[in-house]
Amino acid sequence: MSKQELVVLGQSDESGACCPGLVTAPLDEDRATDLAKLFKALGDPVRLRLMSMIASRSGGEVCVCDLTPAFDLSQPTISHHLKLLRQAGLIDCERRGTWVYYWALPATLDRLAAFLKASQTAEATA
Amino acid sequence: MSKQELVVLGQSDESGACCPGLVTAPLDEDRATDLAKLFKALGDPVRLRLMSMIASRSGGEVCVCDLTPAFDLSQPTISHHLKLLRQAGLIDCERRGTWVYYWALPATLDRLAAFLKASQTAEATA
DNA sequence: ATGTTGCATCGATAAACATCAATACAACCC
DNA sequence: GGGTTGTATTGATGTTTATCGATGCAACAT
Repeated sequence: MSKQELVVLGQSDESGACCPGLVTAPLDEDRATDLAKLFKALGDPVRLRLMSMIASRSGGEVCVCDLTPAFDLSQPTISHHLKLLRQAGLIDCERRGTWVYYWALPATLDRLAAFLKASQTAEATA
Repeated sequence: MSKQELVVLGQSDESGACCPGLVTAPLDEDRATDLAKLFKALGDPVRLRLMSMIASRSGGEVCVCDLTPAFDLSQPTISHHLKLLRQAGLIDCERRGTWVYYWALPATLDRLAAFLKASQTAEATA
C-alpha cells in the first residue's frame, strides 16, 4: 500500500503533465497571466492569513463571524478580501441562515504547489 | 451544502518544512507579512515569466540582454521588475563586464513550495 | 410588522503600482 | 579622451488597490 491519491473536481493531474512548473520551462504569457492572479491573491498579508485560517479548518468551513474579529480591520474590508480570494478560485462560500461559511478549494492550492514544487527538482541542492 | 473535495495523499512528507504551512495552522501576522511579500513578487505576469525564464536555466545565469527582448515592454520596466524580484530574495545578480547576469535563489522558491505543499496533506477528514 | 444581526455592496480616498521617456552610470572600444 | 552599448535610476502619469463609512439586503426573533 503506497500512496493513494484521490482528487475530485476539474483539476486533472498534479506535478507533471498539466502544468510545466516554474523551473522546467519559461512560462508562456497566458499561463503566466493565469498563475499570476493566484499569486497576487495570496500576495497580501490579510488575505494570506484569511486563507490560512480557512484552509487550516481541515474538516470544513469557517463562519465569517469567526474571521472578521481576528483582524484590526473593518468588516467591509474583510468581506472584500474574501471576495478576492473567492474570485481567484481559492475558496468558496455558502450562506446558511444568517451566517456565511467559507471553505478552501484545495485543488487551486495544489495547482500552485505543483507549479512551485518542480522548482525543487531542478536545483539539486535544496 | 456543497461538495467538499476529498484528497487522500499517502506521501511521507520529507519536505522538512521548517515553517507551519498554510493549512496546518493559522498564520501569525509576521509570517503572513513576510510570505505575502513573496507571493506579491510573483503576482505579476511579467515577473512570473521573468522568474521562470531565469529559474529554468538550471545551471545558471541569464543575461538581461536575453530577458528584455522577450517582452513588449521598455527596458526600464524590465529592469524595475528584476529589481523587485531581487528585493524579494527570489533572484540575485552580478555585473560581468558590460552585461548583468541574473540567477534564481532556489531556497526562496523552496520555502514557498514547502509552505504550499503542506496544503495537500491536511485534507483528510470529510 | 418591526427591530436586530450578519454580511455584502457602493462610493470615496489615499497609497501603491506598472509603465514610459529621459537621463545617468559603467564598461568596453577606438 | 570621445563614442557606443548595456543596464539602472529618476520623474511623471495613469491605473489599480486597500481601506473606510454609509447603506442595502437577507434571515432571524419578537
